[in-house]
Amino acid sequence: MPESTLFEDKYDKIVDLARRRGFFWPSYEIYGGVAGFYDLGPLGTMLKVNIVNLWREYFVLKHQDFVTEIETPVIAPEVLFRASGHLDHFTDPIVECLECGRKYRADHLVEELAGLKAEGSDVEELDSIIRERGLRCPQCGGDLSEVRTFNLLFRTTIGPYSSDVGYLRPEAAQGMFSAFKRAFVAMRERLPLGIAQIGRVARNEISPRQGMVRLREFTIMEVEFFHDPEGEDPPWDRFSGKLRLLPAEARLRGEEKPVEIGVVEAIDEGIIKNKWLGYWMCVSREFVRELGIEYGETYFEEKLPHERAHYSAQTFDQVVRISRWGWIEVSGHAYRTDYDLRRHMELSGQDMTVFKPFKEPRIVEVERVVADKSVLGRVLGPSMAPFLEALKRMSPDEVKRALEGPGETVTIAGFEVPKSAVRVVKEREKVSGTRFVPHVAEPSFGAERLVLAVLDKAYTEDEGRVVLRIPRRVAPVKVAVFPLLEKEELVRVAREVYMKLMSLGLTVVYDESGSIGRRYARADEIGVPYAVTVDFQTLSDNTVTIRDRDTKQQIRVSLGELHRRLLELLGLAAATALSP
RNA sequence: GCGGCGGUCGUCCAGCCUGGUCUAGGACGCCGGCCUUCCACGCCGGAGAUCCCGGGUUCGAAUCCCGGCCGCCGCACCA
Repeated sequence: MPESTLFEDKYDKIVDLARRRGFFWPSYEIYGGVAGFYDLGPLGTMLKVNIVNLWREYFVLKHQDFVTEIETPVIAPEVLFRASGHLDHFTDPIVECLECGRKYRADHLVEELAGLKAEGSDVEELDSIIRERGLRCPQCGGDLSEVRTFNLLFRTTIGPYSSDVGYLRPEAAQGMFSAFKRAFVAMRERLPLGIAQIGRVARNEISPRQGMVRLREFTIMEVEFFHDPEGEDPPWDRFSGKLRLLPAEARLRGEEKPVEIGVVEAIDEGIIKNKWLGYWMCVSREFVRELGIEYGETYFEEKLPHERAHYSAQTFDQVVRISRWGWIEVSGHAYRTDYDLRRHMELSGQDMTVFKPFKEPRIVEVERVVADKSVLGRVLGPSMAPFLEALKRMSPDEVKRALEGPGETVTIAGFEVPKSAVRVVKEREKVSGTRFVPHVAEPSFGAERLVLAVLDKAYTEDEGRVVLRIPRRVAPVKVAVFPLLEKEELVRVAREVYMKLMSLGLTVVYDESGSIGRRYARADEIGVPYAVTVDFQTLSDNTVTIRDRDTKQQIRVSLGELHRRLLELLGLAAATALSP
């Protein structure tokens, strides 16, 4: 029995509310809709903007001493995804039953039916195994089609030539990797360096079905954190503490409950293979908590090797339990090692290494090949250039071996040269550092899933009324302003208050229709944390009431201090600390 | 992609089996009016649906049949 059935299935109610009040709805509805695409409505857009900004606060602003944000295009040339491995790996081999039409992962089918290790085999291998062994559809026994691959990248062309193939990015990461050197120089060549990006990505999912959980296009929030794996420790004084983890080996034992363990301990014990991966998991835990998801409602599940992406040495998914769908992944934490930068070095020919100074310069003895060009020039003439090229590619040991043997001349790399013209010398050299390819730890969030998770956690009912207990910081509308009654003198003051709060930068709604109770209910339903009511007492002493969404408690404050009190209540007071 | 179930005002649902009386009904929500001094009050009125799309059967289709699209569930798939 799935765990999710133990919880009241609020999903339908949330979807209903989302449509009615304008959080989100399926895209292109007038044409029947297209699976995997959702619009965000007025409230959904504001909520998402707030979530995105909170993410930026945690991942960028609180780390702006070493994390910076950039923006790169959604469309990229084919070579980028050849380098990243997505053209080859962001794909699945599929066979189809010609009788019943069922589709199977070809490698899984071969493993299951033939008992062979097939994961990673190419299409031809899988195809021939299926033919040789006469594998058939496990469901109906029908003939199987040829193995083909389905790539989840959306393909397009760049400009008028169909040969200029481009793809919509399935992750923002590759834009950051390909711009690494620029950003690194702009950030004054210091490591560690986090490059953050918030942007749209697209994945051509075969059959997206879980509403806002699985979209073909969504907003991703990622940090590619470039660092030296042997370098300095993360700033544990900023984020640290215990993580709820479900390690892969525990999953293999059949465990389903996460264990709670201090992050530093988890790193020391090798459960988390990279310390920055662990650090950003701590940041993620706090960020998600501020969205209204308590520690006990989220944990990090390590992916098994075959579940991991091709670039990852270790992956944890941060999961959150919501109604209907159970535990859903809201963020992925991948230790990408130096895979991506190395691949981009190979395909672009550009150097992506970073200089790492030693604490003390070292004097080392090195062997170097020295060529006497004045001699060689006379002997080789125009052949000197190719000879020097070939020589450069040889190690000192190889050269030494070539120089052994009798006679005045030797043949090196096919060129006959005088022995005296090539020497291997030992030199003492001062080395102040070394170059290496930075490693990457990547926390990556899907914004729309967070919108859904926030709504799911916030959704409550109180005597048949819906109250969205959205955390104040991310509530789309912060304040509602009402006249107690629709009397001209109350309306006038209430409208003034409304305009004033709006001009001071708060998101505010004004409502005068229906009873005061109905208006509170309408505000509660879209998660407005505070409602300000102008009543008859206001007219005599300039005070109004502030009513709390969650407790229904009211306090009375003067109009003069209303704005400041609201900022305090909303947790935004710090932003105005310097205001008069 | 397969199988099952479904698609009717903004929302939820009735009607469909047994074709006509459906100019498609109700509730909630929305708008207006009256009433109302703090938690969806009451009364009155109004707007709002080419019944998912296309085709077929029929004198006549929301209703029956076929195809498509979309959604949910199961399978499969899923960075």
